[in-house]
Amino acid sequence: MAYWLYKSEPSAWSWEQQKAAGAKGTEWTGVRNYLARNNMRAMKIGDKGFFYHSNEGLEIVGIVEVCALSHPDSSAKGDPKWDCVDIRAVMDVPKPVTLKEIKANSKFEKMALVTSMRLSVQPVMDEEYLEICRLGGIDKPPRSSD
DNA sequence: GCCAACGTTGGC
DNA sequence: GCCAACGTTGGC
Repeated sequence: MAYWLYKSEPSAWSWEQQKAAGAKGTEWTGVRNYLARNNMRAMKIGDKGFFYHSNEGLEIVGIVEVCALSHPDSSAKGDPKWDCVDIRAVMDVPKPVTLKEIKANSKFEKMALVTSMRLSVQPVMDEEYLEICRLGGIDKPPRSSD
């Protein structure tokens, strides 16, 4: 069971656009960082994750899930170094959880969002996932492949 | 818009 | 293989 967090600048690709992409989902292209890529390679179908708005908003706005395993990133022009998964929107976070709240909460002091500020695709611990869902007003958090 | 953090590149 | 220079990310 694993959870993840995906960062996106809303001016480049927003949660609204992700939702509009529907159940088919979209390729999470453009990641050019080895750690982030390795995280995507480790993902399984149905793994849940947060959709985070960087630069503007600075908050977790939605929950997504992996709907295709990692495959060559079509935006990488055949460069075999870069892979990505497909993700699709699962649900809104009714009360978006802000970076400020996360930083102010000692439960999240080890969270990658705090410790590895610049990593664009990062792992989320089970406890962190559940706590953020609670803060976000989600009664029954969708779980990764049970 | 600034700048700190940090990943990547390239000269040696 | 080291490390300085450079580029990018992303919070503020």
